Amino acid sequence: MKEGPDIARIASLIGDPARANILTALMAGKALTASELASEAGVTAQTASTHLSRLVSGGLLILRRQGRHKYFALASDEVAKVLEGLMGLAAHGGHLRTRTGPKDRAMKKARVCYNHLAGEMGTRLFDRFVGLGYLDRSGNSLRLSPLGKSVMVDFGIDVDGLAGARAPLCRECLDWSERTSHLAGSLGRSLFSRMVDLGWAKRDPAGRAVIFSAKGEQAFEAFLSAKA
Amino acid sequence: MKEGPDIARIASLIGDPARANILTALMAGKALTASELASEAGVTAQTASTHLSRLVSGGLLILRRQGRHKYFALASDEVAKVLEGLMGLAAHGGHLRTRTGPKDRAMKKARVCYNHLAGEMGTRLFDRFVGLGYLDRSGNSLRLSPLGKSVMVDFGIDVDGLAGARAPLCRECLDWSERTSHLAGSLGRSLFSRMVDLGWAKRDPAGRAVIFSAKGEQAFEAFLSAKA
DNA sequence: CCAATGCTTCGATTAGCATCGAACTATGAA
DNA sequence: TTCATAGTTCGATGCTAATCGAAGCATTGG
Repeated sequence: MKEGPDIARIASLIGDPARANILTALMAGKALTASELASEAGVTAQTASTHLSRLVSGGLLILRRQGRHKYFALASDEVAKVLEGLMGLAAHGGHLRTRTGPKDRAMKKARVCYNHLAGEMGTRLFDRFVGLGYLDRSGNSLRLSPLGKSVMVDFGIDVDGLAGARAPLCRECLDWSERTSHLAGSLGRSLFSRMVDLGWAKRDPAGRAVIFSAKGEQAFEAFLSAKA
Repeated sequence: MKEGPDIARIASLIGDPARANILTALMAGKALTASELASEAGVTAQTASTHLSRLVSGGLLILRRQGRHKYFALASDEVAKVLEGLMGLAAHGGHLRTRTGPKDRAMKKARVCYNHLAGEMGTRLFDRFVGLGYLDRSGNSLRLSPLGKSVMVDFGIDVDGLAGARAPLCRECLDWSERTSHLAGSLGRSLFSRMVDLGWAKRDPAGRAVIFSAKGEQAFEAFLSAKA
């Protein structure tokens, strides 16, 4: 009778309303921070913290540390499948959450991640920088090449000043909506703030979305289509 | 955080150990009575009664009255699938239980599930019995073929005596560690107890592991390698 | 260095619920 | 009818875990 895997342990993990809300919020596939999940779940940060650590140690979530943030995501497709199955069982009178409003589309295209550029445009910039040889991604480290440095200087960034600071110059930041990396670090921040200074884009004051002007987007594209 | 399907309600239903045991017992596909389920779950009849009524009103179980008995079964295949998914998550993610000590390896290889053989050897026996035509798995039912019956009789099992009893002769039981079925039912029990009588194996008095002797394992292999 | 932000740990409180003994109802058999 | 078996309801008990306030770390920015 006490045979088999401990499904009660897993099920009771999912069975708490706050944790169920957290898991449901993560069904969208994006990773969210602890604070975001706390507000999704409708509990305080302390409570969410204990829930999240339980979910991680229970194998339902995985954790990515990124600076002073912690990003949580579902651990695997199997987890998502089980949750989907549970939703099916539970859908007697309930309806599925609806997502992907117009705001989400803007967020997906371009948004700030702390103070650097993320979303489609952020990841394209990163990929292109690597392809053009501006960034050198050998081994685990990410470094700015001499070519990349001269391009950045031409763009109006004080690379030497940044390099003197303690903070790392270049860092990869996993972009969860695109499932690939974008550029973080002090260079990433400077790059974005330079774009804002140039009038290419501005931040949505209400959220994390970044709105490029038409001219700004053209300039951005031209910047990326420089020949190697 | 708003309203979605109430997966927490369903999950917390499964999340109680006693109810999880009940559901697991019903995974075999057979309907069981309230008393049987009480003993499967390891709780008293009163406790089981409240659990069962919750499971029914939660939509996980269906109820069939038959005389003064109440037979319970899983409400649908979807329920079974969710349970199976949970078993998968629990088996892979439950790092506390999945430490592979020497004892766990023994458990994985051979153990008792109630009173029949489970684990690698149990599932191999089941598969081989089906392959040799001893068991007929057409449709949902599992039956002992005439050939299988004569082999069982030769092995020293009173098949007719078992068939007269109330308990089902053959039953499939999903083996969580192997993800396939092994043989349960009164035949499964008799088969295992006969192996013990023959000195092939004995139960670990401290746990559920089954320890085969060297000769016993040889005999077991010879038994399975009979030609069809 | 200091301030701000994101997250965690601690302690105390609270609420829910699983559990069982005992008494009760219902069905079937002699 | 009377007895036996199957299952339920009730009340009391005790344990677990969710929750939040407050304080403590850790990282980042200036």
